Amino acid sequence: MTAHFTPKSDFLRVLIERGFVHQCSDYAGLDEKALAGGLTAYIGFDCTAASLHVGSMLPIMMLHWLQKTGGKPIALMGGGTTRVGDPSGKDEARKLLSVEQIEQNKDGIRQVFDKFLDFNAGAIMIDNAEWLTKLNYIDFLRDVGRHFSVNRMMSMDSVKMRLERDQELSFIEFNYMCLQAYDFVEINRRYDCVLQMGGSDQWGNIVTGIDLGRRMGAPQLYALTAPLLTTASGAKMGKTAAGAVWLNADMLSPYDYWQFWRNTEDGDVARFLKLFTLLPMDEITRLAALGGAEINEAKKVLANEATALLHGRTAAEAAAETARKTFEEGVVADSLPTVSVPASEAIGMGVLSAFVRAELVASTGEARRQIKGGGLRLNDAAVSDERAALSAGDFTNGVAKLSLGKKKHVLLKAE
RNA sequence: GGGGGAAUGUCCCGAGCGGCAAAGGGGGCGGACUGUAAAUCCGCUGGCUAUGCCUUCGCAGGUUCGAGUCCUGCUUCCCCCA
Repeated sequence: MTAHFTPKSDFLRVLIERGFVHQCSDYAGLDEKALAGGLTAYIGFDCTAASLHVGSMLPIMMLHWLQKTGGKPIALMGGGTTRVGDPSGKDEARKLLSVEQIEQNKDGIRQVFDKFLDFNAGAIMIDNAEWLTKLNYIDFLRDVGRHFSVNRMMSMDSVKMRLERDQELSFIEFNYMCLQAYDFVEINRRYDCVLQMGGSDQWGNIVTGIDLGRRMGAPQLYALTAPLLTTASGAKMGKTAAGAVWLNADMLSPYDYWQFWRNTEDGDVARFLKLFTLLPMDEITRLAALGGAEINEAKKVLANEATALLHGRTAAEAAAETARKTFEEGVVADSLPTVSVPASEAIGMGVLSAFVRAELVASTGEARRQIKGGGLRLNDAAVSDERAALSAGDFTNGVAKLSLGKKKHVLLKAE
């Protein structure tokens, strides 16, 4: 798809060579726009949670590169569309979030953008609630609705597939598409933005926006989508034992974030280095060439770089150091995640409740099962008796190390 | 409007003659093997103050010693006819 196109602009060149591009509505046209300088592009983000997760890193990095290559990135918060609720997740009986909740989520998400975009140098963050909530149904239909070609929308893959399979396609879903399309035109009008980027699943929505733009007399608009990210073994990115890999530090510690990248599959290392770090390409090529156990070095670099981007260099180094002590020396690093418990409670506490307290397991029942499977360890010794209790001797300097499996460790601190 | 079908372990799919904490997958977690990888093999995958107790099969009632299973009403979804 991109094989025979040689971009002249830095923007497209970087994105293509680093593997960000899946589809583009018009490579040559967009290349020219980018070359002319000052290219403005936006990506929409949902406000359904208080933090974004790694799945959103890809689009965020695209905006980052846009700014780095001289463009102007816009992060669009779906404050308005979130109020409608994206129906694509189907029967998920999506709960409607309150407006305050959405505002809170926006704040949480903003923290992340601050790290990747320079809002003092042209990057902006906007919220489609600003215009969407003011729409009047009749006016909208007359001014905008008449430009939507249902024929065209019917021919889109997402819609066609639903119809062919006799699957439900609700009216609200159809409208969601229209709102997103309208966003594009509105943002173009307000900010002279001609490019919308997003995941490959957004292709249909983005193209609908381009189409609407043409009909409403907007300048030529462009679409650029990123590939859907899956790991080499086909699983979707971003989910892990403890749930989603959140970007906010208060929802997932920098150490755990570092671990997430450290545990990357071999087959993903090169791809991830290109997508999630800013390392120069020749450096990545060198790292990717490492084979066998040496590839672990590349994984450490990946973890360091990715963590540094999000949580800062200091936090990344601390995480790396903690990991080195824990895994390579088997020493108890005092920077492992820590849970404090009053000393009076800690001494004599049953092992089961201790692991629950440390949030390594969800229930005493699970703790019991893990013990049976040999998965729980106290100070690196397997726990075999579920009725054992913590004694003063288990605490060194007031700290006991609890482990689930080989990778998850928590320090229980008696205070 | 008429007729037919469906809803199951709160991750998903999915079996279930009236005795069910409920088959089987996928996914996830743990163990072995490794390189904190992949592949492979094995175990686990409702809760608890635990030889017992409690809560689960769309919702609400009913029949029964006993109901995911039978009956009635309701909700939601799908299909066919109009």
